[in-house]
Amino acid sequence: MIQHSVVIVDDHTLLSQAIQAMVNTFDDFKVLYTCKNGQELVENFSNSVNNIPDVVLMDINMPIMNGIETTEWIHKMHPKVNVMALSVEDDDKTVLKMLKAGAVGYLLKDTEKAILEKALIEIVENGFYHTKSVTNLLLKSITGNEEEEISFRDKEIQFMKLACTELTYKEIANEMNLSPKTIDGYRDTLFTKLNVKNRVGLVMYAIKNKIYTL
Amino acid sequence: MIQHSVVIVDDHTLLSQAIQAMVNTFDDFKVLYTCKNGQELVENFSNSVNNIPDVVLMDINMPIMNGIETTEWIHKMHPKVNVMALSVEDDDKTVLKMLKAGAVGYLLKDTEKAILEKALIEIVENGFYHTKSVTNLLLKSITGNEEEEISFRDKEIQFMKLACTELTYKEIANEMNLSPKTIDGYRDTLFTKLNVKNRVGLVMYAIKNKIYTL
DNA sequence: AAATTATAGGGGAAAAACACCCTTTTTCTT
DNA sequence: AAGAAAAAGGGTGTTTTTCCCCTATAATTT
Repeated sequence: MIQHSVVIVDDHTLLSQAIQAMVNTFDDFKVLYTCKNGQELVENFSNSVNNIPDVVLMDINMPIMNGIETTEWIHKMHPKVNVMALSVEDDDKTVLKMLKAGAVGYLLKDTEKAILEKALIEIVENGFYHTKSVTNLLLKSITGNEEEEISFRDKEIQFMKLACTELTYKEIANEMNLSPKTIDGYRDTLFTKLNVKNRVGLVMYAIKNKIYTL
Repeated sequence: MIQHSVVIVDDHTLLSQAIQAMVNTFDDFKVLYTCKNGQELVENFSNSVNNIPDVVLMDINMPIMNGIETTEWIHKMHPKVNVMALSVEDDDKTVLKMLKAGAVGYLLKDTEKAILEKALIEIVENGFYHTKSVTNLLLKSITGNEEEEISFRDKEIQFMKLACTELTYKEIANEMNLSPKTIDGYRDTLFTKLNVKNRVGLVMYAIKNKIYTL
């Protein structure tokens, strides 16, 4: 029986080693090696054709060269290699970005061992594996209402950052050299745009979307 | 040879299973079971004495009952159980909090398999394992710059978490089954204690100190 | 047993935040 | 150049938040 080769890319050594141990318990799969980031993978791929696996298990958050960039590179340079994303994040945008970059599967780290094996098998057999939620997301994304993609004006961004401080709106107005009434307007439009009810909601949005960094 | 039992607590199933597989390859250790959060661990511990392991490998960021709370519980209720933190974070405050909660070791997920085994062995033999960086941190923390160390009551913590949502104080009072006036009191004492001027300041404190996790 | 302290709750007023609806000026689009 | 849309500012009224000072138990200390 021919085993399919797997490469794991994750900056957390312990995790990649642990997943390696797990994958090695699957009959049909064998881990070739692990990488700490995309750059390492590129080097390995370039060094020898023997380093090119059938499947890559790819974390998204990595220093130096992240999962999305790396997946794009693989997709362009080695289109036969199947990339499966393995992430803790499941926000729609990230998932879509990975799929757009060429990933043929997307698994949350919060899944069962058996699912991982099933996914690997399906990927080598059919060329893709997608959970129901990812399939739904894909459907949603083609049926028009894809990315609402909220965009902000500079002033709005600036305001949001200041709204994350202990300043009152009056003080924010002063800081931005605008009338408090204008600030009032920014707040109102942002509340509607972001569908939040009060300043705390705004603050949470700003933090979650890294508009305000702690 | 007697194997030492290990319990793994991590909300990411795949990771806990992978680490389980890895730990099971260590001669002297055997994974008893895994938990998705602190609450699950408490239930397991309470169900049977056979569920109480020698060592707990504990992730810090978990929903429902996080690593610090859980470690405190274990330390109080089952002081013989050694807790080792296994985290991606390495900011000083978090590490110190875990150690203060009773953890006898702190490993970053970015470590080698061999180190994990070594750490486990040292923990069962000596009762603790600390990397150089953690030891240095401990030294730093005793030599002087003693932090203010603000303590909170359970209700205050609960209130702070709710204050990070879009609920009004009235709704929070309702949620906590207390009079709005009592909530008023909590807010006032917290404002003084934390030296903040308004709810946004409170929210920021809660987030920075990981009382509220995004 | 007396004193202290933590906890739960209250009254009332001022400040801030929020909602809604409106006007003028600028800027972009066609 | 006309129309649309965005940006800045305004009026008014309601709700929420914030502040300060006060009472009554219950639990702890001393």
